Amino acid sequence: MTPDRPLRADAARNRYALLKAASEEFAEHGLDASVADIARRAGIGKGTVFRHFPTKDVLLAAVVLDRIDGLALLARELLTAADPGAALLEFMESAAGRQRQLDLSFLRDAGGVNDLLDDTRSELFTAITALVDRAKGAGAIRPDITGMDVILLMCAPNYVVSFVPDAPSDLWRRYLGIIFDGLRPEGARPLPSVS
Amino acid sequence: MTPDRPLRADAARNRYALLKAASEEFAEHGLDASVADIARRAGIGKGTVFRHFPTKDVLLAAVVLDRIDGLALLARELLTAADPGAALLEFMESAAGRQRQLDLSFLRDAGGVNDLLDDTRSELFTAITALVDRAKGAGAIRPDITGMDVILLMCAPNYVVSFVPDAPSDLWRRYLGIIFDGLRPEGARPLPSVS
DNA sequence: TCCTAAGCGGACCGCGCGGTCAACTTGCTA
DNA sequence: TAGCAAGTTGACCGCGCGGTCCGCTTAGGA
Repeated sequence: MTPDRPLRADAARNRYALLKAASEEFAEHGLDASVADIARRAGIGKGTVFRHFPTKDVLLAAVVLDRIDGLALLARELLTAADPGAALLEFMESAAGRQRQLDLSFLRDAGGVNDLLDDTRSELFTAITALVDRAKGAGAIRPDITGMDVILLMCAPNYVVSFVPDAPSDLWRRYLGIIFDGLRPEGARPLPSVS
Repeated sequence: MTPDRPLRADAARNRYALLKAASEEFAEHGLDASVADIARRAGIGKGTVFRHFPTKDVLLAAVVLDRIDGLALLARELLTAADPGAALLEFMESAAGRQRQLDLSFLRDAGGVNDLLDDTRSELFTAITALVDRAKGAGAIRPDITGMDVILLMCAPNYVVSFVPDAPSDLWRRYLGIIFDGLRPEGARPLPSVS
């Protein structure tokens, strides 16, 4: 699918700097980060950005792909951890922590652009579901929780913290703690059925 | 502070239609809703929008003020409810439900524009804190929860649901259920201290 | 009924955005 | 080391945004 000859040395260097700059700029300014700012941060011209990625959306998808891939790798590693409940918590902590560098809500807007991204997202989903099933089997979390619940809820702490001006950088841990306690079997109430 | 003579009848009508249209448009498109679209929806000219509100930010603040005021009113009413725990849950449910019409994350971006908004936000905070203290007193929620926690967490369900394409309209109830269970005393773990 | 000030509206402005292009530079290969 | 394809660049384009302005309309008191 990509039998292209290898990039020229300078082009590879620029591409790397571009992805790094885009990741930082998206983290700071969200989807509103401008291509011009990204190019300036990477120390390259704006035209070069569009040579590497045909549109801003594709650039975003490439950045998001990196993140999702990293999370999927982590989830697979944690599948062999001794304590399944602790493994799930560690995964959610790591995911939330990484989100501070790149809000995963991008994956909501970056759909359909890149087939590879869709595949990697599926892998992430599979791995998380396995992680959740192990935790359920160990009785660490309530049985009515799904992998999708975990994916969605692990995005919440950073979101709610974004409402607080000058929040301490680890405030998200407080909300992840509360949310994870909501996943535990103790004191769990039946969840409302949805249509 | 506003000893202005009353609005002319047509101006009052337009102002009402404008606020309604702005509320709907902001709900559908977030901060990206354009003033031109809002004006069109209200059936008035763009210039008229700026006659009523000097900037888009002030218009947004007016819309948000309405919402916050309604929530503060509800919170005060629920202070006299028989079951403090159920009252808090009902408040969070109502708040989350209303958010589907207007994402409260706007209050993050609408700060400093309007003194009245800041005052109303304080009133909301006071009322929620009282609601939380009552629930704590009744043993319905764990003692380490604050009013701020509730304000922040009640915004989470709608956010996480926004990741799901074609989500059922009441999916947010599932996540509010999980989160509220995290507030309960049973099975609560000590929360990480934040710096 | 008439006069006037309050209200209205849409053409218009400057800006910054995503994206294009043709002239220029440079890493690689023979 | 010569030549060329690959890569770079920044001026430029069209667009839609928030916001302005002035000629027109109209509510409503005298």
